Amino acid sequence: MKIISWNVNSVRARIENILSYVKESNPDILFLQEIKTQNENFPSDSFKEYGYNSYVFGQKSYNGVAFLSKFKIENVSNNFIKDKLKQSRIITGEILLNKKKTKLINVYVPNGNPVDTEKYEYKKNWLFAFIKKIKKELIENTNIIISGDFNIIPEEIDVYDYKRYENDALFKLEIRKKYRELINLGFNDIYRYFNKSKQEYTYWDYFAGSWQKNYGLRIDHFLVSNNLLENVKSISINKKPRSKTKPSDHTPIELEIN
DNA sequence: ATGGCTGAGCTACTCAGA
Repeated sequence: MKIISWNVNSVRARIENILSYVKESNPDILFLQEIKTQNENFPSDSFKEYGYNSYVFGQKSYNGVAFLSKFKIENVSNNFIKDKLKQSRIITGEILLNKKKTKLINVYVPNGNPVDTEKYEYKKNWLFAFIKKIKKELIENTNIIISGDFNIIPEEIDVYDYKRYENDALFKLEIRKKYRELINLGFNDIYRYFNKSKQEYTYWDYFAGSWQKNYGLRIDHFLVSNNLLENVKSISINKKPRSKTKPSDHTPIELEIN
């Protein structure tokens, strides 16, 4: 089973890039973030032509998450946590993975900048509520895959110049501690599990030639619960979509799991 | 280097992103 996560920065502005990538990479399930559109304007018909069902939690202009899947995803839900600002940031569902009922959690974590504003408080509160809910979830089901745009740089190795990010909402220690707290509940950052010292990124700014200079961040992650760790075959960051014309500022991360 | 791009909504400009 191939599961891919990608922050596409608008599904409609990016539709041609997404379709050609889907055709090339052939995922079983694709987690999308920042679709930036309401459900009724999501291009479900285009994806249907390529053999995918769409499960959408949209919002006008901002945020929005969705699953594309070759097969049916069960118990799809848009209310994993109570979002105080009612932003569309989490969609969940269930599939059978190696005969185990497995929960899929697709997230778009708030950015949190600037740090001296209510946006940063929102990010902290959001993470607090999310972790609390994951704890609860683990009591019922220990097979969980969380993936998406976490807007968290886990460690110094995960950014081109960590000193520039020390006071940034993506790298502040109290945010990284939240990420560690989540992992310590019983998850693995799969990219780092397979690549102990490799320096790769999933995001590059649009401006100032960040892509050309490889000034990037690793902020898109796959967290797989301990129970499923032995099922994981591979993980890779596919940089090709970021090099195309009219790219998203994020690039996909691809998981192979039995 | 707190914004030098980019997108949405809208049709002039603001808000948001990370």
